[in-house]
Amino acid sequence: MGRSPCCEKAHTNKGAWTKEEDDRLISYIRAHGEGCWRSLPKAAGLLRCGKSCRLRWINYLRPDLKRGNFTEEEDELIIKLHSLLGNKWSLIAGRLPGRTDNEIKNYWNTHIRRKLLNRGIDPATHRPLNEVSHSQSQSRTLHLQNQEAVTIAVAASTSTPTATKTLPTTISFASSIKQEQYHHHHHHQEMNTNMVKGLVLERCPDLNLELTISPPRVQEHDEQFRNRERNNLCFVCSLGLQNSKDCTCDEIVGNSSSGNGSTAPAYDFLGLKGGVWDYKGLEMK
DNA sequence: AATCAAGTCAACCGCTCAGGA
DNA sequence: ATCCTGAGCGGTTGACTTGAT
Repeated sequence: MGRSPCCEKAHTNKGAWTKEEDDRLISYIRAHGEGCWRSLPKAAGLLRCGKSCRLRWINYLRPDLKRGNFTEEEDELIIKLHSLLGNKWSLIAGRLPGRTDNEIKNYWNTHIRRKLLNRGIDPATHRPLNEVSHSQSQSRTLHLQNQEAVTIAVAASTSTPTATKTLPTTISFASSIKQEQYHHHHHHQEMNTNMVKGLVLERCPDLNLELTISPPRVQEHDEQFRNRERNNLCFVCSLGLQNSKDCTCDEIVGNSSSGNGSTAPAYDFLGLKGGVWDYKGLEMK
């Protein structure tokens, strides 16, 4: 018993969309909004599968899409997010307003991969190529390590209710990544950071656990950056994109409370204020 | 001008997951 | 608890474009 097809394939168009089809889809969604993709084609008078309509809208027709070349800042942001998240294109796209997962995936495969290779960096591992070939056994990469952490955290967050009940209120970075994937409206499965760390250490002894709760290494030679480091960092700066026009450090500094007595910088890595990712902000618009 | 290879990207396919019956 | 359905994701394909020969 196979699964039923998503549409009647014999009576659907495939391949490139025509201008008329685009117009029909746009006008239908303008009038009725995005809704049930399965029934949309019929309602809109399109001989297309619902999946095809959804893809066309999301990847090409949506009015908020940013067309045109990727900027250098976007490139670097994609690289850093990829090093952390791996091929989680939709999550990466969630941090690049106006860009789609498909667009970023294509851009990665056609441009950034080559760019990294030219820099002598393995695009899959984000480590120097010679290092990767030198010790395969140690080539568990930063992002793989973090993905391990994510996976392990999920195992914890989806564990039995009994186990979940025992968990304190801290939600780890890793778990919050995965929870974002598991829809933000879900009940937050509270989990024990130490439990996750223990599991991570057990499976990935060389994993830098700080990465689960802190931003990438800062550029220590950059005095200006170090000055900022003492304060809270906005998301853009936390990714190493200092001096970006999108920097909002001043707002953060203005909003931050200075009464906690801690000398440690309070990063806002990936919107991870206080160690908890604002996963709502990651959602595809 | 013709041919071919490489690059690009829109679209498709198959799979997983959440939610409802 | 199980099954079914719809939505979404990531990998892959293939049509089209561009540049080199």
